[in-house]
Amino acid sequence: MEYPFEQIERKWQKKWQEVNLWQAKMNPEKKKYYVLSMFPYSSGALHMGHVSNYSIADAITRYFLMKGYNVFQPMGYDSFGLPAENFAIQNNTHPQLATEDNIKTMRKQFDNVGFGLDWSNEISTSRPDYYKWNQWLFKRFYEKGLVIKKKAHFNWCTDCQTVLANEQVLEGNCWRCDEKVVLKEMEQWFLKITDYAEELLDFSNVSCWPERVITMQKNWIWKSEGSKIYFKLIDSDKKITVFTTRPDTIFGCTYLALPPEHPIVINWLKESNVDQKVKSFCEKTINSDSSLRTTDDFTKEGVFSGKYCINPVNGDKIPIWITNYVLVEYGTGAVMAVPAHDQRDFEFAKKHDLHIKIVIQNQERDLTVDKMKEAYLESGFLTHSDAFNDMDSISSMKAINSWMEEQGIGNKAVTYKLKDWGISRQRYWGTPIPIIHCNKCGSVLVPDEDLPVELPVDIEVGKTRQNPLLSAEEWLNVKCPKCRGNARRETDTMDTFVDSSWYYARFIDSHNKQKPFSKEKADYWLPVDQYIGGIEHACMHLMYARFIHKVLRDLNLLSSNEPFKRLLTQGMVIKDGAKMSKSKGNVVEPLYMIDRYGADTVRVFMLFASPPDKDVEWNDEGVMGAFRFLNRVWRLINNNVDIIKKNANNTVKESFDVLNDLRYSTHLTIKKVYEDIENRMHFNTAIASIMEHLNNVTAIKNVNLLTKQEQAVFAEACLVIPRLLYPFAPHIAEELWQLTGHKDLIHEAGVLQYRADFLKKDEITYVIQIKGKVRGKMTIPVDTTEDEIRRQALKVDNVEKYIQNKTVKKIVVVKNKLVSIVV
RNA sequence: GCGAAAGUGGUGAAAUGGCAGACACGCUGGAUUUAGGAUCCAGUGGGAGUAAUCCCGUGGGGGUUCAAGUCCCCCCUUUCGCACCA
Repeated sequence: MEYPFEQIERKWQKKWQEVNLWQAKMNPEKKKYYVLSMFPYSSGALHMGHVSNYSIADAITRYFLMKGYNVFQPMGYDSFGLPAENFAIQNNTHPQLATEDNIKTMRKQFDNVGFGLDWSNEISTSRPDYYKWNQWLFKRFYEKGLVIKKKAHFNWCTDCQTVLANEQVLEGNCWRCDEKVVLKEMEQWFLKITDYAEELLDFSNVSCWPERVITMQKNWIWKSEGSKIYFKLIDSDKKITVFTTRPDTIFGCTYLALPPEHPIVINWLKESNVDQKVKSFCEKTINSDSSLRTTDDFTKEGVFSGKYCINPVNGDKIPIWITNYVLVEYGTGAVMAVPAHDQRDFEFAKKHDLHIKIVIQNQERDLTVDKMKEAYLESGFLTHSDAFNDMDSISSMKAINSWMEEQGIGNKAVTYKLKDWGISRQRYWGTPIPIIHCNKCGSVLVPDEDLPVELPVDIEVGKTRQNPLLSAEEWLNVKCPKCRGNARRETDTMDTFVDSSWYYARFIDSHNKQKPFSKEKADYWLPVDQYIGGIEHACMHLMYARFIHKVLRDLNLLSSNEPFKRLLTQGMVIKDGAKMSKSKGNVVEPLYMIDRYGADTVRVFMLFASPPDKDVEWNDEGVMGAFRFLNRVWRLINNNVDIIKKNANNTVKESFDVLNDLRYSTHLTIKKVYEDIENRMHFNTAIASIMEHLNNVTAIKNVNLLTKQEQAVFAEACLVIPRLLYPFAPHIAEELWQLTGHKDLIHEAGVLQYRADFLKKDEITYVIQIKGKVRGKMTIPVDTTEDEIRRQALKVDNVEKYIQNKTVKKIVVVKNKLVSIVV
């Protein structure tokens, strides 16, 4: 007989709703705990990955609920974006309709799993009451100088027909559709995330973020400290600025290396007398696939530009080369080449027979150009460096920097790889950028009272590949807010990462019509205490959100420095060795499983299969194991309801010694489960210890023949099970709690306290090792002295055999554990 | 190439430097049952032995230690991130 999970789950889901258990109520008297899972894209279906993610979050939520915290776990939908638009195009519908339909379906699915979610604060990013505040924030950013417009070459996905941020290009392809990304010149709106680069490198205000994510973000920002140095061109007033982290080697610079994309090179190519070799090299390099530059067999090539410049520190005339190994997008896009002390420059110089000049000598001072097989990268003493000769190279950097600054030929500088965040997307299904273009006034912000700029809905999506907003005449043509003349709306929409960069803050006050959220609420609920989601967002979403949060703080909308205090990156759900996906045909539908075994079983299986940060291997037999476990719990309690009820108030006394082992098991399990949840968030071992305890309880037979005292121990052992199980299998826990005569909801009983005195043992079993191998065991009273332990250990049967005819050199006693004898 | 994490039974996995394999799946045998994807009992790393017990065993090799899956060094494999960052 299976336990009636379906009926039980409906019942308690309804009950939790009725008492508004999950609705956020701000209460400064009470400590809050804000648990957030990355909200789903409104695809119309929850998949196993979601269920896994939300089961982890719900376990944490319910644990803190039991602890008496004011918990908050909201949910909503990331509902703007290309997939909805593409779906609408294919199915000849409107993204809005499709999205709202999907949301309805998903909500039903959510309800089936029984997560403790506050739906009164549901948000959906594609609704005007949400994206209005995207626009409002855009304006505040604009007023703060954090929005700029740039015309440049951008990553353009030919399939999605839109621009992509640097982060969204993976190995030269689009992160969504995998189509090739090309460069296209256009005008784009940017958020100046680089203004916050330095602060984004500081992780001192987060705790428990995986080191991996921190490293990835630091890597992405890539800060370098060094100098900018200006090289004047010969026969021209123009200067080329280079960035270097090694100003100590400036005297050894023997050529300049530029990429063909460098603005000055582009200008040269426009000159009438361009060398054909230079021209063809530039064209070839620019057109070559940029992802080829990262392959192993990539060779450094270049061509002499025919131009020279002056090394500002010593007046040397040095040639300028155009090369394929310098990145235009990093630093100043120009490199001072020091072949003696940079491996890349060394190789290039050798190949093209360029001058190599040693300016850092090693300790032995025996470096010579002839003997050099590779560049000398270490520190040392300066040489051929005029006034700086014999200075050690490390301290010379500071001296050279300040000297260059005095001379006006260079200065100390810091650069980041991180680029400003291009947020313009040439698509329909996103937040309209609240800008009006006027021929007279330029780009004008839409006044606050006209927000939101709503997406026109009576529009045909998908007639052409281009942005449908371009043909929405009625929407497009407006009056300029400044001069009242004819003007046009901006047709670009925002990157959907803008939506998800502050949604956690809107959740706390989602109905606010005056502001994105109230500061009072923000200061109570934020930061999010525990954020849970996939590792794939390490460099995009998680960095954008940190950036936006810091700006919100500087706009005085909230006070905290970071959006997410603790972060858990959960693993993927795997089946047959691969991530579940339709194309692989290995998808398991959560709803089907919930139908068959119940939500509690599916959750327990997910959490039991592995620690949350590791991948979960889906296994049909494993699910049945979880189901059997809950059935065993169900039977145990049901079969013994009377005894449990009768003994509910019959407290277990300290001084009696029947069923000692069971009492021990009860209290050890309480200790273990809470430690596993709180200290490590290892739900798999927490559930394992509940299973172990269940095995201990069910080993007791003939319960009716037990004495009154023994029955009290037994009843206690049974009653802790639902309470320990509540974070993982809340429905069955509530039902069993009620069944055993309790009127309140189970969390109201609070967390269990284990009794340390019940975990003390009178006797301890010592393991006896000889030369590191276990040779025997002995059980002796706890208070035996060390000398006595030694004496007795030597007398154990099997042990004696091993120490005969040998001298005992040393006996190590580890209290309460083992004795190690060295012979 | 650089960096990080990981490598343990047939499987998912456990093990503050202290009895390797908890817990679960699967499998084997048994009980009960008209039947079982039900329940209960026993067994389950490999090898030797009737048994007590012994030998081997956490990717490979060395080392530290009374004691190493765990700490240190070298190597191999896998996964992830970065990849001409001047």
